Amino acid sequence: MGRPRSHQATQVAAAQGRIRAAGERLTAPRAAVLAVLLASDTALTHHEVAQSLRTGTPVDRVTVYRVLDWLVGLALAHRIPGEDRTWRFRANRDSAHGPHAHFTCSSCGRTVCLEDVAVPPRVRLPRGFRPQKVELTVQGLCAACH
Amino acid sequence: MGRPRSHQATQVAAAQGRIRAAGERLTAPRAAVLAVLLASDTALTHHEVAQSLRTGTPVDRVTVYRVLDWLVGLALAHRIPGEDRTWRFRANRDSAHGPHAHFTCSSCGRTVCLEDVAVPPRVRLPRGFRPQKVELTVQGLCAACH
DNA sequence: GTCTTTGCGCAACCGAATTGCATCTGCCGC
DNA sequence: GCGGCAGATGCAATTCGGTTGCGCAAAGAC
Repeated sequence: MGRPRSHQATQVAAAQGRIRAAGERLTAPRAAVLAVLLASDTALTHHEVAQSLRTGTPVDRVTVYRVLDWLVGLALAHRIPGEDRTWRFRANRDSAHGPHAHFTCSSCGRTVCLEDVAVPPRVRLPRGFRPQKVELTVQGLCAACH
Repeated sequence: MGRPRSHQATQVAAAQGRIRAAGERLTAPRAAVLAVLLASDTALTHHEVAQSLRTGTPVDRVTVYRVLDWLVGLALAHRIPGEDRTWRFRANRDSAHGPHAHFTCSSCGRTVCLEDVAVPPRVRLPRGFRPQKVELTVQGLCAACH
């Protein structure tokens, strides 16, 4: 990582602020999980989040799952379905984050958001079908695995 | 479905032909699984395939998994990641089937291929990233659940 | 400080998918 | 037609991501 080790720690305050701003109860696990997401520039699996938490604020697996779901419900994070049948989570940078695409490296498995890739605005569906959400995922090799 | 009940049976011959054409060993489970996929107009989960096979040619769960993977490897079928963390499988109609989108009904869970929806030809990736596959999934309500 | 509400940790559970291994079977060569 | 063998199948056990139930603990309102 090019960031100082303390990056995650500095995000705790930001995480606390967001949780407070949402009017939700502030707990150590919640702040810690959100801080991990905020500190990461890739989408993280539940496992990776728990791993990051091992030192510092150990949090139970189940709690991590619950907090992640809770964050998604509050729109503080979003969930990305992976090719390997695991969810990945990513903090929403701003409240007005539009639909965007994701890139998954087929070598290292890392998933990043492609903020500047416009999800196709319109798809022609069979008659009677009503769209709700569009998911656009690109698979390939990232710069590191290139 | 508007098709006669025997539709699946009539597909066995087609399935056998495709397997033979691929120069692969022809077995009852392989033909049966492929016939099920060919007879379906929606993408099927492993479970649904095994279910369809219960009458007629009972096939072990594990064999269904293996045959499905094998079909994907031969490009006789393709695999669609679902929102519910289960794979869905669909026979490839013709050998030259391009990239296409998928629609999943969030109510009944049925997944269909949107053959006529062009997957965005180009996405701008960060430098050094190389695309391999683009997955475009639309979620919403199908005509039946509408 | 206390009290109520709500989240947390633990353990047990679930379902999809995978692996190991012994047995069976296409199908190739005769 | 008829072995023989590589490769496919079936069965059981296992892995793994994720979920559920429940008693205890902590947040925050008073």
